[in-house]
Amino acid sequence: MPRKPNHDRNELIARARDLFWRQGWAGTSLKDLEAVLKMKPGSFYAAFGSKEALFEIALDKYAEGGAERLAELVQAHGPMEALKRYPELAICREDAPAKACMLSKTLLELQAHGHPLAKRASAHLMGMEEQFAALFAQMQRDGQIAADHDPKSLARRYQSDLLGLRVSAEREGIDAHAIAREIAEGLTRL
Amino acid sequence: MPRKPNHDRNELIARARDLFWRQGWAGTSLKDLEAVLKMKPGSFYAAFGSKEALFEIALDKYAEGGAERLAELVQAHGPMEALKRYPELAICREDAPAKACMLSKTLLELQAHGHPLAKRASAHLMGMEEQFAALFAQMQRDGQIAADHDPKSLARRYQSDLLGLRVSAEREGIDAHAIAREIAEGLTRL
DNA sequence: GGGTTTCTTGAGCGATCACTCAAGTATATA
DNA sequence: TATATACTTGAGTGATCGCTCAAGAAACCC
Repeated sequence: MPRKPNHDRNELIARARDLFWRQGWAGTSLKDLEAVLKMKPGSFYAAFGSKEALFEIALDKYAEGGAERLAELVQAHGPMEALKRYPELAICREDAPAKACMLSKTLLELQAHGHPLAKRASAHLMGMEEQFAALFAQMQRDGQIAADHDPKSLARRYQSDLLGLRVSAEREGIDAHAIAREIAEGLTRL
Repeated sequence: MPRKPNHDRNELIARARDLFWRQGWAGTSLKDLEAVLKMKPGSFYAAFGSKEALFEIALDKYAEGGAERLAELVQAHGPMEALKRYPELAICREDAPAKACMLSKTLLELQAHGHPLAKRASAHLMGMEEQFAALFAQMQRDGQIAADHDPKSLARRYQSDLLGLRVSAEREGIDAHAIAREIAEGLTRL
């Protein structure tokens, strides 16, 4: 009896994610979304409920994608090499909507108003950090880095370096790849 | 013949800067500004011309303040100790509108739309970086750090670390002071 | 005090915001 | 083919956006 939707929901969410990632929360109007998703208001609200609901889904998809890419890197090259390559990977994609991290952009934009989306972004950042910490811990068990470090502290610093790199990459006239190389090189000194 | 303004312009700009710093460009409405500055729309536009014009003035004041604070630190403790103390100083003030840097927040929020204020924030960041580079160069001349570094590269990395630190400081549950200490400690290894 | 000049006031402007809903259209089953 | 069940459409909602401007109040000169 029912009628199929015209669009692939997954593809719609990916496009919304890229738009939100690039333009932020307030910088993205419903008109923008309607244009990119090729949906009229009625379809949009039937499919996603609200701008906020879609942003939340997009944010989750963003975080999930980042975690997956890191996991693949670990699978292919092991923890140390993965963490060394990850910074460059985060800023090299020319077709990416932005160099900066969507989680930090969301946090910075919405934190002051106590917006739920800021809390969600913060939680995702914490999730990433735990992923990093697990890798540092594993590297210690493998004897790749000195045992007298706190994995959580290493992860915290790595995350901070990564966020700084990706803000720097957003600037014009900055050789962010050089910074990425320095971060990677710093890991060898542990 | 004239009548004096009721308010101190400098104080008004400082209050506007703090509000913009905390809430960002789109997050700050004219209603918010009217409330904080205790001005009606007419007075506001007579005094500043537009929301954008005031943001620009506020941004300049922010950058100027940061440069002054660094200069004072250098005056009091010399370049090395100044750069060591600056990260902690940037995130320790409990009464500050935000931990994160207003320049990077502005850049991240407005860059995608090619907004003039993003370019201005970017220019200020570059100015800061040159200030850092000058200090690293001086430290080399003084023999405090090895001569085989490029001062501009050191400044670029220091700036990146600083931006990352200040994004991290915005997060809840993160000991940013620990990161600040690590950044300062890193300087001793040059 | 009268006259001039500047500052302050606040109702209200058009534009845009996120969002709604009744009507129309397409696809399924019976 | 008839009917039921989505999905799509787009004009239109009230609220809020940044901003204007005519009128009134206050401070200066003479």
